[in-house]
Amino acid sequence: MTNALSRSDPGRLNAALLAWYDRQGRALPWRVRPEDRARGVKADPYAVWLSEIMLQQTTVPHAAPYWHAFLQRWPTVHDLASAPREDVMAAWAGLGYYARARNMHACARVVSEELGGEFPRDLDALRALPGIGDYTANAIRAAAFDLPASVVDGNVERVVARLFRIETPLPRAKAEIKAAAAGIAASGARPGDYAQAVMDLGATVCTPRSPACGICPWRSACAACDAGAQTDYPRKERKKQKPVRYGVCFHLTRDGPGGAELLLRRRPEAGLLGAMMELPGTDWTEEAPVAEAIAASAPVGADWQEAGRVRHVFTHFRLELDVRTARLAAGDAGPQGRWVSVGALKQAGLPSVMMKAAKLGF
DNA sequence: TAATCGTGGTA
DNA sequence: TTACCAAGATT
Repeated sequence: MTNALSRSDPGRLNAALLAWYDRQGRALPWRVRPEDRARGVKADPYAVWLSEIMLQQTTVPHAAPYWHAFLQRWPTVHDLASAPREDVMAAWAGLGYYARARNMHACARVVSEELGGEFPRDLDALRALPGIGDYTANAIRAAAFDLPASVVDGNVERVVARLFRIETPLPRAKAEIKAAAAGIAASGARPGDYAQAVMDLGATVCTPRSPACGICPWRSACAACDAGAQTDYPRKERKKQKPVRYGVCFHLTRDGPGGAELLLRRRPEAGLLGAMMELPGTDWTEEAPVAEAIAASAPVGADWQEAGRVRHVFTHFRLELDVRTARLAAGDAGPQGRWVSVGALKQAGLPSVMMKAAKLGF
């Protein structure tokens, strides 16, 4: 039991990690732990799928409230499938990567209408569904069905790159890492628990900046730790620095029957913030828009006042968004459009950048 | 293969 | 402030 592990012995690595998971693994809202299973609790594939979609590139604390809210509002895949898409998008607002929400809704409709509400167990059948790629298909197989799978997320990439001290930088090393990860995953029983365990190890012990190697169940097998170079792995290519884009948006309010209202519009279907609500405004360009372009983008001719500037960071550029505000005179209905009660702005489903702009206008 | 696609937390 | 990071998928 105290014998040193070897990274060329996948069976013992697998067993050691499972033993660690039984003691130290996290309890997460969507997770069925071994002791839960012993009490007869079974995973709900719909709830598992929902969690995996929300957790793509997203932290547990950020995703968790959304997961609870979605399950409460739409308890089954049929409920979600029959919900209006604008309701789903609004409920997703603030989580980011909005293509996930569009794909999630499309996936729910396929599962509800074509698959009788049952998620597939087959890897290729899962991967064929919208929003489900290689990682998520394996994660659903493992967490929902306890079927053989190899999950490789950012956590696992880090753990495996350190264990084998892989010199190839990401993302080129993905194939090599996947192969190594699959070898260990396939070398034991309890595939569902193993998948959770290897991700937990990366999330709580083998962390990016300050790994807790002293308590790691794989310490005695880890090549990077032997070299005292844990945080040098995984190797990564340098990232490009983000360009800046500039834009102007318009915060127009009027007096409605139930109080003040704000003018919004829906963004185009695809692309950045696709299908989400926004304040009307100019395009976001590398050069600040000129006066003519700004005037042409205003929803109405008015005495626009400068309300301030929103700075927001997207995945591949930074945005500096000037907010201009105006209030229509009493009795002036203003332009056609989606007027939203200011008192219910949170339910309007604004993405974070637009919520910042909306607040700045008051 | 490389770009695109959010957000909030942390060092 | 800047840079990095978090249960990736799609085109």
